[in-house]
Amino acid sequence: MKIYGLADCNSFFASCEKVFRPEWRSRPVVVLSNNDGCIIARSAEAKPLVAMGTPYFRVREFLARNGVIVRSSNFSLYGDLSHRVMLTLAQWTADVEIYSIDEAFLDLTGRFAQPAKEWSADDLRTPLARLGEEIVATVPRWTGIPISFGVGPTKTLAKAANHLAKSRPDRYFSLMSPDERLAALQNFPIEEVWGIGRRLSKKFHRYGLKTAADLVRVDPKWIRENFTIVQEMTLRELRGEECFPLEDEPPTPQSIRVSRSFGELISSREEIHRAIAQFAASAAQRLRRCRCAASAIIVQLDTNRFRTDLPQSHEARTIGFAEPTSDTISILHHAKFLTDQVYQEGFAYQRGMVLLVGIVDQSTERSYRALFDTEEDVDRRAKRFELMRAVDQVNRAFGTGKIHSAAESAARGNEDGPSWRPSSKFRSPSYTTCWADLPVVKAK
DNA sequence: TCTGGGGTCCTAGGACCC
DNA sequence: TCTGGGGTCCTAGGACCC
Repeated sequence: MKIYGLADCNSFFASCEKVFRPEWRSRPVVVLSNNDGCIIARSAEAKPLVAMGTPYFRVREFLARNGVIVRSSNFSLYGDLSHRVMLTLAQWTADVEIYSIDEAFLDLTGRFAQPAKEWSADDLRTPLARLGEEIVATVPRWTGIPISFGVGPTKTLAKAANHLAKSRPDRYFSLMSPDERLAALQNFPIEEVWGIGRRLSKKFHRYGLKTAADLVRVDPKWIRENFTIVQEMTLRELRGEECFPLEDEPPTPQSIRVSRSFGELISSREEIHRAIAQFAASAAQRLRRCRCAASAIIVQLDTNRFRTDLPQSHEARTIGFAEPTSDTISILHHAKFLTDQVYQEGFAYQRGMVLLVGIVDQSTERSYRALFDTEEDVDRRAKRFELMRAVDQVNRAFGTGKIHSAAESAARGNEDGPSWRPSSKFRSPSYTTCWADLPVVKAK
């Protein structure tokens, strides 16, 4: 029997915004999506006031009247605080799976498996609760971010336990013992089970399955026939049978996507080229960060689907590289070619996308080169590789975009930047990742 | 005026191969 | 008149997650 913990940061983005603004501690805070479009995070105080995903423009006045603090999203801040939380969690076990920016699974089995003793659920209860209490207390003390902690013999049960922990004052809940499980799953709506979303829960409801306990009683074979193998595994996990193991090593990604709404609708070919060049450069940089190379690139341009009064277009084109690459210059070249194919006069574009696919790790890329490269090729590529590494290092040290290609350069030198840059009017300082934004303590 | 971004996996059906 | 069987690969569509 395994012991899985799931640590989940409470209202993560909103909590990050509060870390350096203690005067906001008990105030409602919401965080907006890119381009200040929708509400994507709410502090506990803000949850009763506004629904997730609400377009900001519809509730702007209402939020102002109710004293809600509104922030643009600031991913360099959230990413850095997430990293601190993950490092803290690694205090208790090296077996950590970072599941998302604000969640991690911990395999705690090793902390309890002593050779002389088989732990029963009862033996486990008290020491496990003590450990949970310690984790829930330590993470906010070290990072400023409050968390909830759920425990179970499978990841799906740890997820469910975490869900239950959120509504408890101690922010801890365990589903380790079969008895606890039976009672808790009885009142656990099926749509809250990890892996069962809106559509599937409707389908389950049609068969009269409304709670996790209902699902557990069903024959897995029947689920397999009427749903898919994924739902069968979910059922088995709810029974305590492990189907989704801890994934310690992050796998090579299948695709890398940079897609963004523009600050305003764009019709100019030049502006589109600059925006796509910037997306492509940023995708290439992410590719290098995970030591990967891509085999093909897709560029897509979309008009605003809400503007039914305007002509619509959602064109995409793909092109393969001659060989897998992570070279910004080559990727930009192909992106430019595709942009010219996709772009059409007379449309007002609202968003653009660059997608890199056919991703392989660099060792695969190198073995491919070894097959076909001449000596000059090897030399040329080595230089290019060093150039990219130097660019990445400079940008890491002095800020994203310090060195960039001419293709990305903004023609408009006004202080808002180019017209495609999404607006973020309520952005907090990047307190922990930018020297200029470092908080300053002044002596009296 | 204003509506996010970035991923994964499974299945069914068609093309193609021997 | 009769018209196999088994496999792989690709794609589109649908579902999920945060």
